[in-house]
Amino acid sequence: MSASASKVSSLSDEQIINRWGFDYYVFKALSAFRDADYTAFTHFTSIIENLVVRPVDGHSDMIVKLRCMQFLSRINNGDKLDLTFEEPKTPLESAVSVLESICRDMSVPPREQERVKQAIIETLIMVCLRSGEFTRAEEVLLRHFSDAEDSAGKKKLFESLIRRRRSSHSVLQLSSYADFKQDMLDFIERLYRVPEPFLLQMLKRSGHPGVSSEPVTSSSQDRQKTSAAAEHHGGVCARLSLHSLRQVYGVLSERYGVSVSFTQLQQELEEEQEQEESPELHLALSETPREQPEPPYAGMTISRLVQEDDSQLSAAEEEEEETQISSPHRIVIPSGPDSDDPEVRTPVRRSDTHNHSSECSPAQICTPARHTQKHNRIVLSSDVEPEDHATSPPSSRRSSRHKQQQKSVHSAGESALVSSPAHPSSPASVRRSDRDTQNQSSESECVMEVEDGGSCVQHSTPARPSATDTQRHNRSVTVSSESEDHNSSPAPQTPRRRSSPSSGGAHKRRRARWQDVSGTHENWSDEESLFSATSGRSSKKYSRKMWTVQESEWLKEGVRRFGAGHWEKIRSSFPFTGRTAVNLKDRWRTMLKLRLV
DNA sequence: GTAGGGTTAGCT
DNA sequence: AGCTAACCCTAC
Repeated sequence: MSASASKVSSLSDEQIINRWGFDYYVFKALSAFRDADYTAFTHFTSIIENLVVRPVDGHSDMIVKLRCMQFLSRINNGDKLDLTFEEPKTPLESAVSVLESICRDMSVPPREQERVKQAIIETLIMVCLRSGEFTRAEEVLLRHFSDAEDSAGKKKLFESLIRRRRSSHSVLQLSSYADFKQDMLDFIERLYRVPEPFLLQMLKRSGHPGVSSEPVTSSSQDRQKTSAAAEHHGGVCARLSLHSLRQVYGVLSERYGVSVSFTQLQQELEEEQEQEESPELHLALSETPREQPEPPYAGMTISRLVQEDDSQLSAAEEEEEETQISSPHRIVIPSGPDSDDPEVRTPVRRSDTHNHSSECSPAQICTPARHTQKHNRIVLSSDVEPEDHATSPPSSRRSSRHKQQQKSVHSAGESALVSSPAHPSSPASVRRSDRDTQNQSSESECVMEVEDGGSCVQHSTPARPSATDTQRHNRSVTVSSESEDHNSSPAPQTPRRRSSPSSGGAHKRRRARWQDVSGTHENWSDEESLFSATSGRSSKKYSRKMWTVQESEWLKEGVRRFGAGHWEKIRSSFPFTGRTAVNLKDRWRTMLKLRLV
């Protein structure tokens, strides 16, 4: 079996199709942005955001695309100073962070990077000035403004405007924010030209009116293109063709008494193909073994990260994990067609199984659909051990835990599903508490595999075949709910156990896992979001950033793949943001201590 | 870049 | 006050 076929076989249909959908919506989002239809852009990013919490075929260019979406989302909301993607930064400050990531990953010329950064900063200052936020404008000016000589004039002007508290000036009227947005889009498009998505290609080929006026041809070039696209997008086309061929061949050979088996025929074709080096045959019958390295994991998904056995687990721990998984407190929700995929094991508290919504606070600020997703992911990651439920805790404890569970819905990486800066006033959007921000946040993720050396890029990326391998993306959301009393009542934690470290190991582990999920710490708000922002800013200068479940899972997966100690490699292989290699190392140490791994 | 001890923030 | 996860510092 070739690496290609191997990869394909390891992917579920959902992963592949989600990938197609992802590519399509990224394409559409960019188109919308280009057309200045920012509402549509926000809708598309919202779809993408929701899509990537599902298993998806993590292709190398996916991170690039996500970064671009991340960047443009921040740009799109950059004139809304009360939004934050990454506290305490303004959207445009976050855009600078994303820009740095993009530049790091995609080898952008330093001058271009500086130009874009400067454009963002200048725009941010102008936005601040127009809004009368002079202090913030000054902060930005001091912290970020270029010291280059050619910027000196502007700097002086801004200083002057700030000093004089002037929110109107001809300079401020010169450039519109819309122009700035388009300038940033140009930058992105120069950097990375998103190829036409596979779904659109297929639609065109189907002759669907309105998609393309181009005639659908069956030229070898066209077929080749389609095959290449299919291969690039998961190899399904080749597989399906082969499968269909087999079936048809089987029927026909029986009917006509052909004694040559399909496999034999295939081998002959391959031999011919080798002799003729026909690319079409290559693609059409690509089950031929190829000397390609097996991708470490082709379709890494969030859920797989959570569920996959950790190869580093000791046998005993594996057994323990096994026990947990098969515990009666877990139910298995088939993930659609590939229900054999162990991705969506969803442990549910027995007392709550009657109704998912019972776990959600009335203050739930997510839409029902999002709610469900969040819920699934939360439990999926929570790893609550059976005895937590079985040992029927005192009612106060139960209540406390219940609260935690409610909180968990708002945190623990459960994604940016909760807010959308495009709808700051919508009920489903994040609202900022009037109190000091003690939001909970979560980091949601799209996990993708980009192996060093590009070994996973077996389906070459047309637009950027040699793209930097370690690209990262991040998505998270800061969640705040007025009805969640985060501030006046500190997040309830599992009641403390005063047991010795040795005897309390299980408790500790349980508690830690629960904490991981439930976001009992108030400072889960410093995380950045992929596309969504929260309104409001934290007044805190610094706060600890608790590790989300997803980050921990990335770490586990990273250690599984690269081994403990390769923190920098792990860091760069997953979309961590705001985490250093040392942070990873420390977290791993903590996880070991808590026997989370 | 990593390991490991020390420090601190944020909690009960 | 005590605990602990996250963070910091420093040697290698």
